[in-house]
Amino acid sequence: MPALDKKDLEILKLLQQNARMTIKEISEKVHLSTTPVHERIKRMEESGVIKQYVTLLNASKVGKGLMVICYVSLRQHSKNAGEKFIKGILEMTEVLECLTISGEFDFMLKVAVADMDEYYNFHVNKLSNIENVGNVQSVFVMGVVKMTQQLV
Amino acid sequence: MPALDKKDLEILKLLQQNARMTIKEISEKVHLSTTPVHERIKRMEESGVIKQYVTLLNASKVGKGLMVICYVSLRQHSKNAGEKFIKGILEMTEVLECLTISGEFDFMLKVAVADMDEYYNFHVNKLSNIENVGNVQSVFVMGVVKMTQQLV
DNA sequence: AATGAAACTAGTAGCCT
DNA sequence: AGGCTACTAGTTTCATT
Repeated sequence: MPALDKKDLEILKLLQQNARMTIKEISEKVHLSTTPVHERIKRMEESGVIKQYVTLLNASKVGKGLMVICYVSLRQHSKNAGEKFIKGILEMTEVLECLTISGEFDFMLKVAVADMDEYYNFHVNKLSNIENVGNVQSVFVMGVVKMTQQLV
Repeated sequence: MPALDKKDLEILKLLQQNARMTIKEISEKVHLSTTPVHERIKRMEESGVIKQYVTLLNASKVGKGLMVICYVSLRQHSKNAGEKFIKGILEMTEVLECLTISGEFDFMLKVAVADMDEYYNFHVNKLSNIENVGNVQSVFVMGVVKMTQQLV
């Protein structure tokens, strides 16, 4: 995979802001014809630079008004215990993000639910039900100051 | 804004997974013609249910190999101090996310940088340089188990 | 590695049911 | 509110430079 040049980065910048921008519009903005823009995008998709095109929704308008950051430590740190936890997490649609982190806890989750009742149910009946889940700590998101994925 | 029906949710599910899916392809998958699909999408864009179409990149392939979660508390909690902090954060391209949270700290940031040198520079020369920034604690992301925005 | 044109495919709007 | 049709616009490939 060759390095990204200036035009590639310009194209990525535009696509990050609007994944549905047409190739024609991109080509006008970066001062190329449609052919090279089309080829560059295809190349970046194939090389994995472009991971996915996604649509962001307004969380509260689709009934996900509460966001919670949730720290989890496992009781055991065997390979098996970790794998079971990960398998459980991947199946839970409430969990948007799961990161392995340094420090006191093993995992950090970002959880999106409708309200506190639903979060309580998630905590008690789903998360704590996974084998080996030890300490769990919840931090509630009160406001979103910034939320972007714009890497370049 | 009328509530979302089953077809709307089906369309949103598809667009969340692939924002560049054509209206024609969506219409085939949800068993409608292009006209109502086009109208439903337009309506959901206008009502704000659909916030944005974005492209996700492979962070390490665009030179952002290190992700850090960073907790910040302010020394003062006046309206002015908070606004200055937010203004600074919005300008820093390294900061992908900034949430106001419950608990010991005021803000949680998600920061994407190339490497530890760049993070050190961000911490010392950018973040700590904002007036009123008090305690800062960094948690390093060692792995990504799950990372999605799929709300419905 | 880009251009321009040609062939194909999709988006959009009006009209009908 | 959804389908059909016709028109407009975008995508994709190819010959050419």
